Parts: sequence; structure tokens; C-alpha cells
Amino acid sequence: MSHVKCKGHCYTCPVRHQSIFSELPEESLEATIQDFHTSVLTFESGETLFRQFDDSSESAYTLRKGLIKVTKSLPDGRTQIVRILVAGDLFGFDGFANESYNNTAIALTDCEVCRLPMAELAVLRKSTPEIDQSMVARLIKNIRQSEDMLLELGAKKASEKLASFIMRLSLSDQNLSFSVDALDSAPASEWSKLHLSRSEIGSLLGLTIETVSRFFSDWKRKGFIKEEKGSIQILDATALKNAACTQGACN
Amino acid sequence: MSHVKCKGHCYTCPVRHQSIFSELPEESLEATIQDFHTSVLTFESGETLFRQFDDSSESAYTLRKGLIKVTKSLPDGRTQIVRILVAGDLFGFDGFANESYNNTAIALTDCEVCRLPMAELAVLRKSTPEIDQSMVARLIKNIRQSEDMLLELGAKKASEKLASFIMRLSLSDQNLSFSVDALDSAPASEWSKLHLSRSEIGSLLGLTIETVSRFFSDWKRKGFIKEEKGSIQILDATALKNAACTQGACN
DNA sequence: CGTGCGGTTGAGGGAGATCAACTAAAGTGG
DNA sequence: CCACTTTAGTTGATCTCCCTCAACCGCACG
Repeated sequence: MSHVKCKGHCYTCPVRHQSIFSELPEESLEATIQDFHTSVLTFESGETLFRQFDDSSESAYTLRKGLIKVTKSLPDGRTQIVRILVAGDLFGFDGFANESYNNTAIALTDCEVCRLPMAELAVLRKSTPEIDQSMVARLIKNIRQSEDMLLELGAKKASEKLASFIMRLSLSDQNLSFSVDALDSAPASEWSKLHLSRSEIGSLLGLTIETVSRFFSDWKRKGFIKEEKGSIQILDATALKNAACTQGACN
Repeated sequence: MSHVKCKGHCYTCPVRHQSIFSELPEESLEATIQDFHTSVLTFESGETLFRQFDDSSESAYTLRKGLIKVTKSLPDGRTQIVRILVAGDLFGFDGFANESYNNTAIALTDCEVCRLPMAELAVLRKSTPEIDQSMVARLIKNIRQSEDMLLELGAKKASEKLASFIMRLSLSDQNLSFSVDALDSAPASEWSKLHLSRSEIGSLLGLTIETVSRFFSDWKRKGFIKEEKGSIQILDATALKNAACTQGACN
């Protein structure tokens, strides 16, 4: 189960400069936030933070540490990962639009989150317009990422999806939250931690576990990528890119 | 080409109550908006309003009349429709996050849009926090729709995609912007205007034109749907639903 | 030591893409 | 007005990518 670690302290927060409070000047921070009852919760890998259709009026969250997958499911159980959250990401904000959660949040690793009570946040928003301002910017980025994913899912072949997935990983160690821009420029020589299982990669890209496994194996045999103990490395970025294309796609 | 119809007038705006200015009280509207140089533009069906990677610092838009498709494309030309805008929708807001347009907007029908100059809007946001407030709410709805689409594209089969597409159409004549909620309750007996060509439906759902055509024909033969002069009608909603499932999906 | 879970690999089939021919409707230009 | 082209849509035949089903491996864990 989730565990309340302590009351949240913005001063010590590892992601304060990335949070929705980032625009607040240091000195006013104390005044505005002091009776704001945030608390830091920890979740173990695999735990569910909230579920689709749960009432969202209670709280929104900021991820301080770890990774979280955000999913949606069909009645029969088929599941789509719609987003992967990294440190600094705001999530569970459906309450801002008076809606219940539209998705399910599950910890991919052990995590630490800051819980923001909606009721107090609503008051704070009124008095501190900077919050909405920085929310707008991050919501727009969220939309851009979702649109990028729509293109991935709707228009690409399996090999292309997987190749660009791997290349995105290597762009930034943390860059599980996807923006597709400038995929070309990846020099890509370092190890990147792969936090997802084969079935999670499949659920993210709309593929089966076997298809994911097959392409990975193939590319490892051909020397395009290397994998070791949950980490992955690109050995030949251009070959990988071409592989994605010649294996049925492009031209 | 686009054509400037006139200076925008919020008082006469058909979508004022749905716009980002909807929270502004009537009396302050005049004062806040009066030196705001909005203009109403018209576009003919097929015209492009802006393109991905265009500089977005100039303006954002509100759709007053008509329908617009928002698309993203791969280098080789494959195109995904990521959203369909209806009257009242705000779009082209990438400038709020200091980014260039992430997508392309093309008129599906003759349209009328209100152009909001970014520079002035930025000033107005500072002085009028209600704007950001209502932006937050509508951006969240946008995200929810995108996530719903991710589930459609990533997890569903062709027949399911098409069936729920048709059912969404019939939910609201205007409801080309998709929220998947409560698809069950559709009584669906009226005609709905189908504003999309077969190839556009395909581009929206990640299918080919032929696949779309085949299912439509099949369902028409079976008497589940009827089509006439660009409009579509559901004759047997439960059969349609089942068809989507038995034709390879579900169970 | 067995059991379960994540991953790999193979064989086969089927959903949907591709290629192609054809129809119907709509514009174009004499 | 009619011949011509163009465009959207339908339908068929074929192909192929990816899913499905299945067996199997390695490893962690009780």
C-alpha cells in the first residue's frame, strides 16, 4: 500500500523548479503554501495510484521520483499505455475540469509523489494566477506528446514504432515521455535504462509481446542494439533507422 | 485564400459563451477586449490555416463556424488526423508554450475563425486570470479526448474503430470531437452529417480507404446503417455494436 | 525441487494492406 | 449540350505483416 512519508516541503522538493509552483517567487512561497496540506506519498513498483472513473475531486499529484505509467482499458481488458510520467510531471488533474479520472496510474518503479488536495489547490489558483499559467504551458506540452503518439500509433508499422521508441529512449535517459522532435540527431552511444517489460512496450505501441520480442532479437543479432540487465544501447543508429524502414516501411 | 471578413466582435460572436473569454463578465468584456485586435477570417473547405513547424508566435484561433481537421504527417507523407475541431474550439495555441505549431490545420468545410494575436493575448492573460483558468479546463478536455483516441488507435480492431466512430457521430451531430464516454446509451435514430471522406475516416482511425469502404458497405447490406448524400444513420445500434465485436474483435 | 513469470522462438492463420479494375458523380471545356 | 477528364467510392484478388497459439528456456522464489 501507499505510505505517507511526510508532509511535503517545497524547499526540499527535488522537482520544485519543474512543478506548477515553479513560477512563484521564493519569498512568497512560504506564505502561499504554508497552509497547503501537501503530503509526500511513496508507492512501490506495481501499485495503483488511482483508477479510471475514480472520483478525482480529492487530489492531483506531482511525481517527485520514479516512473509511472498512465493507462486506459477496454471493457474486455485490452490496455493502452497513454503516457509515461517522469519526475516533475503533474498528473491526475482531471479534477481541474470537474471530471473523474480518465485513466489509471500505476507505478513502474518505486515512486515518490506529492499529493495536492484539490480543494485547497482550487483556492490557491484563484489567489495565485501563476499556477494556471504554468499549468497551461505543461498541459500544452502534454497535448503535443499525445498527438505525437497518435501519429506513432495510427500511421507507423511495428518496426518503425519500435525503432523510434528505442531512439527516444536514448535521447534522454529520462525521456520516456515522448516528444518525437529531432530524432535524427541522436548520436546514441550510452546505455539507457529500459524500465518497461516487453508487454508494457507492446501496450504502449499497440503491439503484441511477441512482435516486440522478435524485432529486439533480430536487431540484437544484427548488431544494431545491445541489451543487458534491463538496459539498452544503440550500436548503430543509422542501421536501426534503416531497418525500421526497409523492413516493410517507408519507400 | 483566407479572407478577412471583419474585426471580431465578442458581442455578436456565435461561440462567445464557449470561448476562453466566457468567464469574463459582460460589463468588463468591453473594457478588456476593446483594444484587442481580433479579426474574423473565413476559409474555404480544403484550405490550410497553418502548417506544422510554422511559427506560432503570431496567433491562436477560435473556431466560430465549420469544421477543421488537425493533422500530423510523417516525412513520407502518411498522415494522421489527430483531432477534429468544432465550433467553440480553441486551436493553434502552441504559442502559449513558446513552441511552433505541432500540427497542421485544414478546413473540412467552409469555416469562420476568430484570430487572436498572441502578443496581445499574452498581455491579456496577465491582467485577466480567468482566461488561463478556462484554458486549463479546455486543455484538460483536449487531453482526455486525445487519450481516448490513443486507446482507439492502439487497442481496437478495424471493425471496432469504425463502429465506435459511427456511434460517436450519432451521439451529437457536432460530436466529431471525440469523447468515448457513454457510447452504450445511444438511441441513435437520426441522420448525422458525415463530413469526412472515406480517406479522411481512414486517416483518423489508422485504416486504409478500402477497409473503411468495405465495412461500411457490409453494414449497409446487412441493414445496420444507411447512408445518403453525405449523411449517415444508424438503423440497428446493437447489431452494429455486435458486428464490431463478432467480426474478429472481442471475446 | 517445482512453480510461476518474463522472455524467446517457431508454425500457421487471418485481418487488413496493397494492387487493380470498375462505377458513379461532378467538374471542364469545346 | 455532349465528350472528356477527374475524383470519390466500391469491389475483387492477392499478399504480407502481425497476431495467435504453442512450446520452450532461464531465472527467481517459496
